[in-house]
Amino acid sequence: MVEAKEAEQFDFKVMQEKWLPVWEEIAPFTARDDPNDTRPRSYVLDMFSYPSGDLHMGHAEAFALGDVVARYRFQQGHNVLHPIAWDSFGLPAENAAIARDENPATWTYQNIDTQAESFKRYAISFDWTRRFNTSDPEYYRWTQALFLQFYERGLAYRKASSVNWCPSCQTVLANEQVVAGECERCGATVTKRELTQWYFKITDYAQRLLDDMAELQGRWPERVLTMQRNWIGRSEGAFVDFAIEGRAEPVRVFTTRPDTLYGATFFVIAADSPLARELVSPDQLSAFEKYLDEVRRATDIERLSADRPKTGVPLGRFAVNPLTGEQIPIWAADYVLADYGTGAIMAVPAHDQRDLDFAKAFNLPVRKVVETGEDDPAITFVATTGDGVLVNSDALNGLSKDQAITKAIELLEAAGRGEKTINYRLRDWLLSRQRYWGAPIPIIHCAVCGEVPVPEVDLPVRLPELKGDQLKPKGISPLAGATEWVNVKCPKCGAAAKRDTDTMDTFVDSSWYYFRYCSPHDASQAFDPAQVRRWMPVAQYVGGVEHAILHLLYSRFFTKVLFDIGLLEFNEPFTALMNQGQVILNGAAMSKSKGNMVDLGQQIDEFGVDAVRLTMVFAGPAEDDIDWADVSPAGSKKFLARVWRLALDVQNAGTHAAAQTGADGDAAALELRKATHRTIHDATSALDSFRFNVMIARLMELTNATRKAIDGPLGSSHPAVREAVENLAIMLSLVAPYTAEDMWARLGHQPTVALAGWPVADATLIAEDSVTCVVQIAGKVRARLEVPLEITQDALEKLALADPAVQAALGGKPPSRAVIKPPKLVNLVP
RNA sequence: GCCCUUGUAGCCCAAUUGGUAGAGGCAGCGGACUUAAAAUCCGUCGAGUGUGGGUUCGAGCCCCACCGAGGGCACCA
Repeated sequence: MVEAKEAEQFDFKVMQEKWLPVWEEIAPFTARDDPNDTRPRSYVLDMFSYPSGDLHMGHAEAFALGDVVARYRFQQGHNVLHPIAWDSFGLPAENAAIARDENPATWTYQNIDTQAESFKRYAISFDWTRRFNTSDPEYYRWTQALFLQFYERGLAYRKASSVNWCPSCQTVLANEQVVAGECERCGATVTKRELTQWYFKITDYAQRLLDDMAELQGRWPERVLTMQRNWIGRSEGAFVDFAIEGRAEPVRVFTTRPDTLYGATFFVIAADSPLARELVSPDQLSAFEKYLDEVRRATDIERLSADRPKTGVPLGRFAVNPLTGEQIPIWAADYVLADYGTGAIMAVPAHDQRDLDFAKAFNLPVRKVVETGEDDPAITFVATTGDGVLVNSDALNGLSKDQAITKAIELLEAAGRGEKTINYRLRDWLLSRQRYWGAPIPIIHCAVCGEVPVPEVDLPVRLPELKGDQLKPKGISPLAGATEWVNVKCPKCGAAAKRDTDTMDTFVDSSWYYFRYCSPHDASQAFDPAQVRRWMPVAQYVGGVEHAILHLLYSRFFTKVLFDIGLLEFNEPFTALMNQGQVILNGAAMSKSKGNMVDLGQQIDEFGVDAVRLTMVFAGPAEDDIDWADVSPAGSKKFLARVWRLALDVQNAGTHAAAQTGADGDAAALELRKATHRTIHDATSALDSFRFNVMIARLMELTNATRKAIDGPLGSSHPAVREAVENLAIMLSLVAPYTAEDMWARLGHQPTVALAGWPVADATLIAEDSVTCVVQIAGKVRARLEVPLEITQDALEKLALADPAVQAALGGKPPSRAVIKPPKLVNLVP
């Protein structure tokens, strides 16, 4: 007998150290741009990383899941583009730089190096040749070039408006970055300021953003589509022009209920709109000013609270109903929003609760024009909004709501006093920021020429080297203090001029990074359209749902603009989207302030990369949150050790007892082979439907079956055992690459198992020749029969009725009804 | 307040889409190994699917109501 070597132990640290350099050497995940490469192309994209520090548990989950998708496609023989880059502009770097008296680049690029090393150790199948950072001048040069393309097409413009201001970040914010009245980033209460700012004209694309969701249906999570739909907020209605006494131009309102025009008893203008100031009569001026002051002081949070009493002030002017000639008083109020519709409304208190609340507060008349059969709103103070018959409405009387809407629009259009229209809740994207660490807006302001784009040859407009206190937020951009940088000659006329001192929202950077991956080193253009055509659109995008109406909406907008420019042949950048959940602890989001952080590095040190990845994937459906208290990385590690020992046994087969032969061994071998191929089949279909946790469960099953076979009749040298273990290694490689690679080597193969090729199940080994048929009496299982797959209905019924247990249950009487579903089920009703 | 999703062993989760409720894991229990413990290995217990109705030969799955959880929207005219 051969002396058994001391048994090798599963040691993830040894494996990590052994295989990482090997993979670095062979770089198996480099995408090939070669147009003659005939493999199918797959672009698998993870939302790129913000370099806030080292990777954390959230990264570990998102990238583990994305990596399963990418590695699966590698195994399927695709030419996979699976890149990574860094979204490296942004506020945290700037704040760190102020605290550390540095330039933000120092902190940023240190963190990027740290994250890159961690990604490598975490064994994500990235193409490392394509990395870049949005804060590199080689990148933001093209961010600026794209901005100028938008500018030239009238899609980037400046306007003065009341904007969201974050007093903590000391900068303006886009609407998308204000969540329930608070800054999306820091949580401070957002206030309003009147400022001139840069915007992207995303509203021009509202309808297309809505329409093109049809092709995302079923491939994007439904809730993301719903959120975008709500955000865009399309509503159909009409513009109605109200003449104003003493003003040449009428004032236009938007309404979804032109049918209720006869019920308009007053008129309301947003208090903070310029129109209110214009229309206020001299004797109401001081009351108006006082009110406007109050409104300005109110935060959005106060404004948004639903049960807040209505406030307002009369302007001492009157508007004229275009259909009736009736004069109605004009009020200023803050329940009408300056930047939705036209900032003015006709108030129909009988059929709109907000108007009714206002009418009640100021004792204004309520006139019912739709008889819905409900109680009179003038008495109940409950507005009626349903369908009914029009009353008190002259030409509309007797019509239904829909008929009246159509008719009212006809009347208005005939009179030249209005028209049918569609209004959107979506506002233009405010893109300028009063901060340093972003892409400078490549515009020069000249007293003579006005806004002048920086000529393409002068791009990039590089950030001047500022640091520490120079970056302190002052309400204007720190760039304004960089005098040498700011003062330039006008590119057009040569006169003294100044650079625009704002930088772009970092969401501009991330709106096109996925194009850059297709030709990351192109020095002559933002991206090479030919390469983009080959790789895009993205086959699978993976990232968090928190970007549902930020990054994802902006990226869709960018793609449509670039399509219109003629650079693309598709309208939607991301064919399919998967939202992973969050990693939480004890039911709550991890946060430093709560002190419930789980440290990724510590988890990896304790359990190994593979066990952490496996835990992430096995915890449940990909889109569900993972409560780290509910899962067991130790259990994952135990499983990995179990699988790994299978390969160890096969490797050491020579020192073990030879496989048994004979009938027992043959039957056991066939059983194991069936289990192997059943697993291949089931794991494949689980993967195809993104049920990664189920795939793992199947691998565990096969692991258990293989262990039994080795310890039982087959031993470790039987070909059926080798087949099982080899397939386990390949399938496991999607989730536990180190363990799988080590197994693969022990089975006598060269690296890398990641490209071994996805196995195909042998159909003949999956097909069962018999199946257990359940016989129910009145729905209760009374017998089980082993029957051939192809059994006929008649034969099955006879067989079932002949069963003694069935006969006993039926008491000898024939069933009144028999439901026969061959081959699996018989249900007899006595 | 409105809309969407969801509820299966103590816990995390499966269930071929209307046909035997259980695949996998965690925890528990028993055993093996150990001087002992940990680790490891083997074995094992475990719910009738949130509640109440309905459709059906048959419901975890479909319909209605209610309860709980999560999410979105919330003065958008």
